[in-house]
Amino acid sequence: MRSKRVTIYDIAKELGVSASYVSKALNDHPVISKKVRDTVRKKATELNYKHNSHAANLRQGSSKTIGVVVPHINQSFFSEAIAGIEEVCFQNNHSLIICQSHESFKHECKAIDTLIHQNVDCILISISAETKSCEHLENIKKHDIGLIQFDRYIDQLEGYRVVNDNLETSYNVTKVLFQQGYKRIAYLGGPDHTTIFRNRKDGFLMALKESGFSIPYDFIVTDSLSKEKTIEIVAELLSSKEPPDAFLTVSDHQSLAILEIAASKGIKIPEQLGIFGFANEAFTNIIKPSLSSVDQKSKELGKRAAKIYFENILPGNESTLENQEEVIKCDIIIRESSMRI
Amino acid sequence: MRSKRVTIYDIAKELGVSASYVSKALNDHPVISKKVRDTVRKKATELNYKHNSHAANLRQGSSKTIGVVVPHINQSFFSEAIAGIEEVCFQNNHSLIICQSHESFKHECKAIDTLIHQNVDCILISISAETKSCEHLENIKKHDIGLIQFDRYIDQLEGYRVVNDNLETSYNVTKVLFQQGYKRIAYLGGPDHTTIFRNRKDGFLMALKESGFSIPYDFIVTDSLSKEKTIEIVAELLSSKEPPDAFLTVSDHQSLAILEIAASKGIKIPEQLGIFGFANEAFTNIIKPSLSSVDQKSKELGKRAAKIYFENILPGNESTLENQEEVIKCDIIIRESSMRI
DNA sequence: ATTATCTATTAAATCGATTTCCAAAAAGCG
DNA sequence: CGCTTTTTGGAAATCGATTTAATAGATAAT
Repeated sequence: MRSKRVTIYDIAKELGVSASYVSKALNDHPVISKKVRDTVRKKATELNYKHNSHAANLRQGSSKTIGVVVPHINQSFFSEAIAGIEEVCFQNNHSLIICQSHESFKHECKAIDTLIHQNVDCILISISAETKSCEHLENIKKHDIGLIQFDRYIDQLEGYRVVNDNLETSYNVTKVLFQQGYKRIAYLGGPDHTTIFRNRKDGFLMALKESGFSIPYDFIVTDSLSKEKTIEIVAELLSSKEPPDAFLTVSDHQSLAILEIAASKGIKIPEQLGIFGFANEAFTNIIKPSLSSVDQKSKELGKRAAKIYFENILPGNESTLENQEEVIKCDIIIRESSMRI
Repeated sequence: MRSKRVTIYDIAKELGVSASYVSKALNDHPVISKKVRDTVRKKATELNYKHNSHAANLRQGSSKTIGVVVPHINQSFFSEAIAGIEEVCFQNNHSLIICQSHESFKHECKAIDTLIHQNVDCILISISAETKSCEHLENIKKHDIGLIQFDRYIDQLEGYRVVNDNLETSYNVTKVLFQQGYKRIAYLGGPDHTTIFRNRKDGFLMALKESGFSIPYDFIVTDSLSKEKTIEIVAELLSSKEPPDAFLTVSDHQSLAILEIAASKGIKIPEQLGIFGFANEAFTNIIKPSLSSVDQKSKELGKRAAKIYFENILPGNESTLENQEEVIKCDIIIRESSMRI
């Protein structure tokens, strides 16, 4: 039933010229006059011709498609980043294939496999929380596919990456908390094997050291990304003899959980307890008290990552960036939850 | 520099067999014995062979890719729907190309053009707020590409669609508000030319008629999707002589704006003013008072839409669904903002 | 007028996997 | 053992656009 497809040969036959001529006309090849080009164009739409990119890509060896792998597309940080990537790809006439790892290493590997088979020209990835090794990423390179890491990355892997100034931001946020008079700050982080979480912890520790204050070991928690874990840990910390007077977290969802616990215990925020989140999720500005957070410029980050492909990797545009790491500065957004002066 | 690609011919040469044999082996063709298949497989990974889907798709005439067009990927309703679509596509070994219309008709047309050129097998679309006509969608069909509308759709366009029971839900929500003793309900809707918004309005009007209550004409507002417009209208309505005692909206963002205005005016919710939203955004459960809303089962909706392609359109699986419209029932979630009894 | 230069146009090769059709070899049968 | 049937394997065509190399024709230069 499916009507057979209209090809450039059909157009060529109708116009009494050769297929190669039609091809050139459709591609704005300089040797073709405008008159001919328009005639061909008109005939093409008339016949409802549809360019077959498989044929073209097979011939040209490129798919004009780039792949993205993120933990979850429905987290605002990632969906914003993807929006940025999409914008740049659209401008450059490339399409996007999006996959989710669901924070699982296995899923991540499968997604990468799919993308390799789909013949993408480049893969942009923000690794899952479980990912510790990078053979699967090395495999991408082996297949001559571009690779750009963004946000969450593995530092032992050479190559392009776009990241936030996590260490500095974490350091600065901690200092902001000290300035507000908080002295016993607890830190709720992510898995230590993920560089950005390690960096954020280091920034915190650096500011802490500089301040001269000391805090108990159990105020430094790694790998508390899930809500359940956070609730458990925070409840315990808050009911201890000398509880923390502030929390610095690596996600707004953690901070939200703290806010809820504090509300249920009648702890006043920010007077008795300061809270600082990360990611500047949409809800941070809506809730009462509003939540201080860090704007990671996710859309900009996505844009920059995509631009690296088009400006430095795309065959024909290769230009070795001396520095393969691009850093995007975060904005620290101070709201009610950390403002007690 | 780019090393030339490994093809089945290379594998064939190494093994001393023919390329067609290798192809069959890699595709689990029944005439190939397991032994041979495994040998070929092993050699393939050894040579770091990478299947070229362009060649395969050119030959087979399918791209195993489906395209999605939504207004914004970073709105939770859509990102959830996409997550559902992605899940089904992944299971069926297809990839996804995602485009945004940014609520603009022009962008939507361009996105569709891109997808047609990319040779997708099917397009899933939720139209932009500006979209009133459907020639651009007809064009998809002309190119023999499957078309499935989801959530926002044009009803004069024949074909598959997956939607919520918007009319019924709106009707039921309105009745819930009446049961709570609200009598002067104002309705803030979306553009009338978009079917789902028209349906929601009709559901509201139906319940209103049934109730026997009457409300002024200016309580029925169409096309108030933007936050600015909502604020303007709500401020005016609330300061009128006989203000509404409840608002029914078509998005949680509208409801949020109302909540903020009410807070600034010292209007008590839900005692003096009831509010009911739509979409069950993540923040509805976080804010105080929590916001009653409608769970549209967005992920399920996305899954169903994608399944229609694989179960009814995919060549080989064609099966004419007698009913081309699939309806997903919403859940009405009653929270503090509408519960005064 | 003759050669050189340029333009307009095309035939044919190419990209890599799939698939049809055919040949050869092996197995089965009387 | 001779014949048929089945299995195993391969040659070659195919998908559709691009691109190289070549040709015919036109124009310019000497």
